Amino acid sequence: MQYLKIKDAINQQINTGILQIGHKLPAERKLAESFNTTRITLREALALLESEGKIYREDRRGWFVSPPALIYDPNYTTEFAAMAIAQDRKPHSVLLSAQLIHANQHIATLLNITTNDSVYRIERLRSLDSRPVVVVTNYILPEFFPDLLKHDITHSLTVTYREHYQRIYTKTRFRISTTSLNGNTASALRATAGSPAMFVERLNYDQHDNLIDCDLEYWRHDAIRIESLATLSSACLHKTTQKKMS
Amino acid sequence: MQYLKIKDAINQQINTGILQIGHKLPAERKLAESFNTTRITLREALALLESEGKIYREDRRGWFVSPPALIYDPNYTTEFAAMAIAQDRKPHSVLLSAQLIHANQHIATLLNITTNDSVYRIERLRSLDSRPVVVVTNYILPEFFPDLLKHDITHSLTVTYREHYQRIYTKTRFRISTTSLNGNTASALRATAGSPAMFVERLNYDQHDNLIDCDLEYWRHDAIRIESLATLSSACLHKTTQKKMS
DNA sequence: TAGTGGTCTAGACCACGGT
DNA sequence: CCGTGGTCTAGACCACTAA
Repeated sequence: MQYLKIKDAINQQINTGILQIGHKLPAERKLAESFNTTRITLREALALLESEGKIYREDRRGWFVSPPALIYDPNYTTEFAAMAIAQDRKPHSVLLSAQLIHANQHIATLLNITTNDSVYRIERLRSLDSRPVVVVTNYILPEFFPDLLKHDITHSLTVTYREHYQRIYTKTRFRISTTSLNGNTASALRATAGSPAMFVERLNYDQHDNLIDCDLEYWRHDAIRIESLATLSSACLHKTTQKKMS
Repeated sequence: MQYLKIKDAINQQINTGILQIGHKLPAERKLAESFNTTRITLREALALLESEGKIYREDRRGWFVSPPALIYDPNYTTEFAAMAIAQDRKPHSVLLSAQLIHANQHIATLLNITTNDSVYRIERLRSLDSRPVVVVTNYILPEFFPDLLKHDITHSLTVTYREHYQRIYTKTRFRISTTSLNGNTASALRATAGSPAMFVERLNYDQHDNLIDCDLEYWRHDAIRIESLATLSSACLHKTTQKKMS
C-alpha cells in the first residue's frame, strides 16, 4: 500500500500549504522519482486524491490543487453568477452553442414532447476564478419563448425569461448522480476523458406550473457541493412524486 | 485509446444482457486476454465503467454489473426500509456499533456542542437485495433521547424517535459531495479502498425546531441517485441560508 | 490449494502543450 | 523543440477468496 503513503504525503503538502490552491504539482516523473516509485504507482495515488476532490487534472497539462467547492443550493440556484459572487468567487460564462434542434429521445421524455418537436438547445461553459467547472446544456420549449435567440443567452437565462417573457422559475425537479466526463464536455472543461463528474439534471417550472425548460449540468466533481434545506412531508406522498420523474 | 473500445465492448455486453445485473465479470486476466491487451489497460477500462456506475468492485472478489440506483429524495428519506420497499428493493440493516462517545471536532461543530459533550454514535450498514450500499453513522444528542440504546436502533431511528420520545423529523439540512471510500467504511461495503463514493451529511430537526441529530452517509456511488422537488425562494434569502451551514 | 485481484516494477512510444 | 501527460507492454509477487 505504497500509494496510500504517497497519497498521504501529497495530502499533507496540500494541507500545510507547501502546495497551494490552484498550483500545479510537479511532473509525474519527478514525483515518482521523489517517492522512489514508478509512474503507475504514483498515478494510483494521484487518482485517489482526485476522487477525494483534493486535486484535479487538466488534460495533458498536469495536476493542480483543487480550490474549495462551490456551494450549490437547488432551492436558489437559478443564477450561476449571483451564486458565485455571493461566495466570493469570480464567475465567467461562455456560450458554446445555441440553436433550434429536434429533441432527442431523452430530452423528449423529460420535456414531455415528441422527437418531432423543436427545442432550443443552449450550451454554456461556466468558470470560477478562470477555472472551467461546469458545462450546462439547456433545452427550452419554444412555445413559451418565441425568438429566444435574439436576446442575451450567454449569462442568465433567468433574467431573460423574467424581463422579456415575464416568466419566473418557481419549482425545480432535480436529479443528482455521479458519472464521468467524455468527449466535448471533457474538452470544454479541459479535463481528461473519464474524469469523475457530478451530473445534475433539472426540470424547471414557471409561476403557472408550466414546464418551461430542462437543463443538464456536468460538473467537475470537486467543484461543487450540493447543500440545501428540505422540509419533510409525510411519507405517503413519496411514491407518487417519484414515479413522475422516473 | 484502446481502453475506450474495451469499455464500449463491455458496456454493450451489459446493455444487451450478455452480462446480467449482479453477475460477476470474467477474471481480469481472461478479459485482458480476450481483448488482447494487458491487465493494466483492461483495468483502465474497468475503472471508467466503474466511474460511470455501470459496474462495481467487491474487494478481491471481482467486478460485478451494477443494479439500478436507489432513488433518494431528501424530502422523504427518513426511512431507508420504506424507501427501498417502495422501489421494489429488499432492504436489510446491520448494526455495526452503538455507544456513547465524546464528539470529535467535526461533529461538535455540526451539532453546535463542544468536544467535551457526549453523543450517541450509531453506525449501521444497509443493503439492497443483499448488496451493501451505504454506511450510515448517526450522532444523536442524548438530552433529547435518554436511554436511547435500550430501544431498537438497528432499523428505523425515525420510528424509535416517534414512538418512544414523541419527536418527529420535520426539517433536514443536507450536503452532498463525492469522495472515496476508505478503511472501515470500505470494508463494511466490501469495497476496495479508494472506490468512488457519494457522501451525504444531514442535520435533522424535530417539530420544535430542535437540532436532534446528524448523520453521515457513505454510499457506493452507483447505488444512489438523488432526486427531489425544490420550491424556489427569492434570491435574497440565499446568502444567509448558506452561511449557516458552512 | 488454485486462482483471483491488489499492488508494483521498469521500461516504451506518441501526441500535445508550452517555450 | 523539449518535456509532459496519455497510453501501453510484459511481466512479477503477495494476500486473500472460494472451492
